[in-house]
Amino acid sequence: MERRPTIIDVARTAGVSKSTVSLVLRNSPQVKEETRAAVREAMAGIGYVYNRSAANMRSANAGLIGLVINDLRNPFFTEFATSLQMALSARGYAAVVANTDEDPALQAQVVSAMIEHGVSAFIISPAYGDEQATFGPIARAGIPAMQVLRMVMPDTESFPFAAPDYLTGSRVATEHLLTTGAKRIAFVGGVEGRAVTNERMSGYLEALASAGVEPLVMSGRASRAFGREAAGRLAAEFAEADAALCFNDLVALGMLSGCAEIGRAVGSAFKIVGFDDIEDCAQVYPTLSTVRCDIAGFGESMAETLLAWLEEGILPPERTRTPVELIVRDSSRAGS
Amino acid sequence: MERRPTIIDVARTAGVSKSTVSLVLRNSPQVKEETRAAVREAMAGIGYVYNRSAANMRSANAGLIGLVINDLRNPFFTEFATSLQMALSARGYAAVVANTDEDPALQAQVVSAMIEHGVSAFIISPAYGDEQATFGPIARAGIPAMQVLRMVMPDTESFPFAAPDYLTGSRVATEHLLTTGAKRIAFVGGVEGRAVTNERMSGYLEALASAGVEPLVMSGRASRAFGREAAGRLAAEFAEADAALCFNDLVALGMLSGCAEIGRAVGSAFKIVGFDDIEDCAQVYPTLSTVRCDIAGFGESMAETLLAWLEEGILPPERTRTPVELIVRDSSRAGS
DNA sequence: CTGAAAGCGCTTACAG
DNA sequence: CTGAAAGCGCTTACAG
Repeated sequence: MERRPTIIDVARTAGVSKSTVSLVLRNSPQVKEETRAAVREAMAGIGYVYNRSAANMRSANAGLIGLVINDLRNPFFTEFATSLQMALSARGYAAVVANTDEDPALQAQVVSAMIEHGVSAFIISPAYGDEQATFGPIARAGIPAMQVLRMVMPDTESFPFAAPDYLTGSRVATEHLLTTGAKRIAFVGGVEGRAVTNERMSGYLEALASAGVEPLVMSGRASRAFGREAAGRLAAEFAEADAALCFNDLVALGMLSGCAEIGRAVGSAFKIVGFDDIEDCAQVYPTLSTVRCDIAGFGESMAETLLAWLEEGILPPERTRTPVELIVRDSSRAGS
Repeated sequence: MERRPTIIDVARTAGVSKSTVSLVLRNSPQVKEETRAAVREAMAGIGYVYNRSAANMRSANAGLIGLVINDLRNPFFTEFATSLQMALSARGYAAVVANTDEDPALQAQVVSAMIEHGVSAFIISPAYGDEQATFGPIARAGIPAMQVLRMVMPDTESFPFAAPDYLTGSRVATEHLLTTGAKRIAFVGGVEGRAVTNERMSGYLEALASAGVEPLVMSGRASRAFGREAAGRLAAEFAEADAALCFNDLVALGMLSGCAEIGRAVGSAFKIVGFDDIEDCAQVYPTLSTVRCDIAGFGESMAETLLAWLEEGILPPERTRTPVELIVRDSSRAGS
């Protein structure tokens, strides 16, 4: 618990001035190779560790990125946050992360705390509600911030938005279900009125409209529990439904369990397609067809985009849509 | 993008000295109520935000906690990390979090980065291997650190350890399976030789020894994929097995899928008990019996323990075991 | 109860 | 290529 060594200690042991040590720390090319080696040796010798907070007081970039997520326990968001964090880490940044549990007040609070901690930029998958309380302080502090996965601020000039192309995904999935011979396709799950729900539903509505088929929407929470319950309700109230496009994989996995429970065979008589392609999809029985958003790749690309903004001033496009891909598995196999 | 206001600006607008502003910031009781109000008003007026890095340079506590997790995509660890982070946040701390993907080298790297960032304490669910590279620098920096969920450093005086009481959990679960009439119980999943595996297996071995029954161990990765495959292998190679205690819920859920795939009914002819009680257990069909570790509560209690150490110097016990509870569901119902 | 001064560990011009 | 000085925004004794 000694006082930690500083650049002054390093300078003394290496026999140079502290400015020189600072230059070595920042890999300046203007230090002689020999001197550089001596300094590094001194650092190792006395166990010097760089103090970023101190450095941050003079220059700007603290190397801290704030990662604020509406529902971190949901595997979809976990995957996103984890790949983003790892990509940042590989680039020398650390991530301060917070789960907001869909609570706008909590979100505003953690964002303020992160501003105090001096984060250099934000990636926010926002909760719905009271957007000003969160984005106001960020704007005032002049900190770059991207909204991802959900757009809550229309001002995408200040807060660029990026998300997978949900609309196309749901259209392609619906067309696929029609191709397999499904006559009555339900859209199951997703809280009514939310932007994400609307988007993931709109491709479905488009595809059905083109085919001249009536939609059948069963809104609800994006959870396994809802999916499970929905399987029963759908069978009871809309017996004619022979397929379901689910808001996300959790709902779809829940429906799979629900169908098992009521003895409904999935794949032949009843087809299910999920959304996101979380890991479980390939592991359940029957395996689950889904729309892959490559959320890990999305997280990595967000890290790139943000750092390009931060380091090189390359402003992200106002609205980015990343491609998605339909993955056909046993839950909606054409022949079966 | 203006220069952000400092306490000097606040002092000027409030007509006091900057020391007074500092006292107000730290809620010192020695400032007159009137002055305090004036200062707060000035802060709000000019949009002052506290700069913790600067504060940290003089005093100690940065209010940053490092949270280092071996497998953040695993729902068990996600739940732990999320509840811990939220508890810290509620107490005014921010969490810098990193996933190490079971890579000791990556772990050493992120830990060093966090030390540079000045984290005040660590909670580490460590990867196996090269422990010195991670814990050496922490010890040298004199930063409080707890190892949780897995013990990799025997020196628990320096690095206190805490985890749920796995041994009791697996013993109780095994006794339960014996009670339901199971004659041949397999232990499925868990990488051979690891401390966690040994612990989760030891209660099983104890219970079987007491009952005079032979163990049947099928080691492997702690994943759904392994569980699914194991279901088939178990049926093929050890047809007499009529129950399985799984290393964790992922393996158990995988076995559930695997049993569905090979047409083996779970609950009656074949019983399954998982470990951890992740959310899915209550949602799948049949619902999964499991050993609940209350990992959310565990996360919260770790936050308390760590902050008590940090703020009040209360050293955690060297080794803590938190209670677990058997949750019986349909996958191992006695009567069925 | 409030003010003036020093210092935390760095970086940044500016000299040499 | 290297050194001496000032300053980042706070807190901490120390006076008053």
